[in-house]
Amino acid sequence: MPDRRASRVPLTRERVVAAAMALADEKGQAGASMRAIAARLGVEAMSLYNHVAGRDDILDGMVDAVFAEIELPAPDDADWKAAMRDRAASARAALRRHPWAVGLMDSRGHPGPATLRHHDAMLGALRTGGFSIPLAAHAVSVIDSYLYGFVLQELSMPLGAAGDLDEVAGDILSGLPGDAYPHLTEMINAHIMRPGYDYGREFPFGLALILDGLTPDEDQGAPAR
Amino acid sequence: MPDRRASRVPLTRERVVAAAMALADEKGQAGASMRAIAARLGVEAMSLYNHVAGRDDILDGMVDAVFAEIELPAPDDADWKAAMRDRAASARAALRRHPWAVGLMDSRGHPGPATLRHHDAMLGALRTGGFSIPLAAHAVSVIDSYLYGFVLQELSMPLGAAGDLDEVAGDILSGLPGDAYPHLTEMINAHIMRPGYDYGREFPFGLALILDGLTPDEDQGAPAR
DNA sequence: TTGACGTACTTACGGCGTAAGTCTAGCGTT
DNA sequence: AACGCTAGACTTACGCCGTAAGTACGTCAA
Repeated sequence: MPDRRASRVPLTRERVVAAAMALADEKGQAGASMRAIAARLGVEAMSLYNHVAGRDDILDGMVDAVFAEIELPAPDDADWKAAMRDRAASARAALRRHPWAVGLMDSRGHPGPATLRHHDAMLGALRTGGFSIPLAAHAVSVIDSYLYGFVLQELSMPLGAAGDLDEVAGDILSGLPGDAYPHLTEMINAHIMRPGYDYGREFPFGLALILDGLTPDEDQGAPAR
Repeated sequence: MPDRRASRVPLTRERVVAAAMALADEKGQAGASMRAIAARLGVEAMSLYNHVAGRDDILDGMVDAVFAEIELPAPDDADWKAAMRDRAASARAALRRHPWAVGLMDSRGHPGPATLRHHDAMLGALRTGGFSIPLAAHAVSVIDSYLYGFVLQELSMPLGAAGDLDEVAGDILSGLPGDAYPHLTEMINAHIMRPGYDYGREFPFGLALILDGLTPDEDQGAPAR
């Protein structure tokens, strides 16, 4: 008979973090309790502590693993805008794949190696594109703020487009005297409840607006070519 | 003698939510447990359930209360940019005053009346400023994404500027071969660790960039004046 | 006076993170 | 071969958590 769980493979911090991520993806962050993570690995809760400092350490690892999933901007891409666009799309996809990640990002002050590598690559791409140090700092701040904030809003929406929005719309339109919230009502009726509406399509608009507002302030790629 | 707690004032949903907010401000969101909230009101935990559906209901109320603290953009302000700037500053202040709010915004699908009023006022200010419905939708999306994302990043930073950043900088510069993260190192040394650096100052830059990228696409204030 | 209702109460359950201590299989040394 | 050490998984227990269920009591209407 095989042993009850393939405990041939050794428990490691990586395996613990991976199990926690899978669990969080399936049942939400709260579903990834120490006991549940351990059970998924065929082990008891306290055994995790031999490889991990505690729950917070696992959470840190999860956030870093999400950063590791994001495609880095190519450091020698002559077209910095395209690099920023691709990287933003990849980051948004990763954050949607792991919806708990955005909520974990505050409260977590210990960036892991993948996080650091990621930010280094961002700065590298911008510097190569001709951004001075202060302007690169500005650029990273705007771009990432927009990215995180957009995903945050996107995730706080219900699903697809209609469905639950109907419900909210109903709450808004009903019961109240005349219409409180006239502009909101107008927006919902004339725009959001339209058949093809999808909030996700707003993403490229805002990103393009931001990227078009940024202009390199140094010669293009000093050492490049 | 006075009764042990001024239980003269009746318990209400509002008082419960207010107590929860005060507690969360002081000890973090996790510190605002049902038992702790009740204790602060001189009452037992289960008594809260006579006024509130459960913990989630309290959380919903807290988020709505934060929106209520944000100054609404004046609906007849001829200068829509100024209105957006003022409102963004007020919102950022509120979100910093209640650092748990951003983290609560995802996962919370039931907007309260203050939240609805807030969004209605935003749309109203933009419509008056000459934005069409679709463009107003775009504008709200970019502006609020930037706002929430910025605060999220701001809060995930340690405190002031130096202090804990030193520690992270140490982690980056030490131990590793040569310099991994060369651009990050450069950024830290040449920019972030400079005496007067304060991440919060990045906020106006990004906001101005976004606002300057938005242009009304209709006649100014159709009914106004 | 009596009943109903609203409100606060006590008790209890299962689950949480983790401190503390125990058991055992495998290893390096003698 | 025998020993002792150690790493890693284990059991137990503590004080929290949110909340289901049931109880006690003060107020007000009939």
